[in-house]
Amino acid sequence: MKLFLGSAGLGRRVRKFQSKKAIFTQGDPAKTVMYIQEGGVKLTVVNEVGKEAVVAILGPGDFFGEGCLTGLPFRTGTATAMAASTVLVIEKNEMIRVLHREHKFSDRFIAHMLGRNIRVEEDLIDQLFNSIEKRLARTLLMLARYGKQNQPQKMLPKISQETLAGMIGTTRSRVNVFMNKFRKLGFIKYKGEIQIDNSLLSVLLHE
Amino acid sequence: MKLFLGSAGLGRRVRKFQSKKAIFTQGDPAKTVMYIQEGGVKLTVVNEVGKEAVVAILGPGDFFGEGCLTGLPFRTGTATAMAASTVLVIEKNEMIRVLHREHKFSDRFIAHMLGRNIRVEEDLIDQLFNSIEKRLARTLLMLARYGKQNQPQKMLPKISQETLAGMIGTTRSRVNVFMNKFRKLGFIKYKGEIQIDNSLLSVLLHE
DNA sequence: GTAACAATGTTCAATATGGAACAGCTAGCA
DNA sequence: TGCTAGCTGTTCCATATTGAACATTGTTAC
Repeated sequence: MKLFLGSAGLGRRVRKFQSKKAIFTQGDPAKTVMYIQEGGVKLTVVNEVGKEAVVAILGPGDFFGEGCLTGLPFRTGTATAMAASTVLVIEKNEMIRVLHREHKFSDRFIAHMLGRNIRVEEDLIDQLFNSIEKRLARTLLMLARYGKQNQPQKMLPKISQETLAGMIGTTRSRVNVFMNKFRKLGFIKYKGEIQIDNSLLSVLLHE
Repeated sequence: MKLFLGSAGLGRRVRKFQSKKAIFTQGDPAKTVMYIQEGGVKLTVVNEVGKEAVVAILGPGDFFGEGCLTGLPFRTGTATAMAASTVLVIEKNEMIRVLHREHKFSDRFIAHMLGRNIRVEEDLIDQLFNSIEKRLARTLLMLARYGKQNQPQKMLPKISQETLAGMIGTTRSRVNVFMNKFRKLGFIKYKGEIQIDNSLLSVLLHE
């Protein structure tokens, strides 16, 4: 994909961000689509009283900021680098041109949109159905997929309880209680980094 | 759009559904994408214990069932006609072919996916931030947009309290309590059909 | 009209959640 | 070394929510 983007003339504007730096901020003018080459990005939204919700955690190969293609003039959320990250910046007009010209590119973009849609819908369904305890378990298991696969103990990218609270729509103290519960039951371990055991799945199955 | 779909050779398979009939059911094989020409469609998901969540309410010009394009073999939810509806049924392979061949069509589809994504994300953010009372108010206001515009009193498509409960992830009794509260405060009126007054917006602004 | 069914109105106790407060731990830094 | 900031552990209570039960009203088919 990186090669392909290069051949489509999109390889020119590459930007690098240190961990925790803002890539764009809620309310900024929205004129570009981003494509992650390396690293990780967190999309968040802040409400009137300053509470923060985490809408998505993205990795290499994901697009973000694509809302501008609909004519939305401003960013509806904030994008923050979660690790040192390399991001391809594509002007809105250029994006539209390339979507027309290059089948492989538009296929890739449509695939991304379809996948993202399914993912957000799953998050919504999770919210509609499940208790905070189950949502936390599911979120941890989803995040663990970004780590190494096929291992009984999966490592998590460094993520605070505050961020977890933002992802499932609750408070940090609530997250803390369940993290400790999971730990006591042997579903997870943590000292600095978090290890997820597959037995955490059992939380999703009962009741 | 109808004309365009016709000229792309997609006009052939049209199906009509009576109100309340299932268009497809969770677990069915997924081989087609649908396009609504007339009527309205409700997308729902049922969990292990039979509780139902409403993922989307769609109208003319919307696609659904597009999950099959990602290779998903089965329907992840149920689509039900909410009124007498006319639906264009497009085979997965044909869809992919036309997406390649026709710029106008793929533009339209990408626009649909972008819009739907924004919409579902808003729903998710709403869940993450707001109380049931606010979510109900927001949902009613969103639904009212499907009715006539620019009128202080907006009419809602017929929708039961049970469905509203599924949309915001709560119980019918809770929906009922707030519907009565809104009515007492003059924000809505209903006898059979529901009328939404713009004053309902005030619920979203306070606290 | 009326029987049968669906939708709405209302209540209540058990439980889950929010939100705030405060203490302890750890890493980075002057 | 001690200071500071940021994250984690823990407690508490007021409030929101669930889930079930039952009564009432509205709709539909015969």
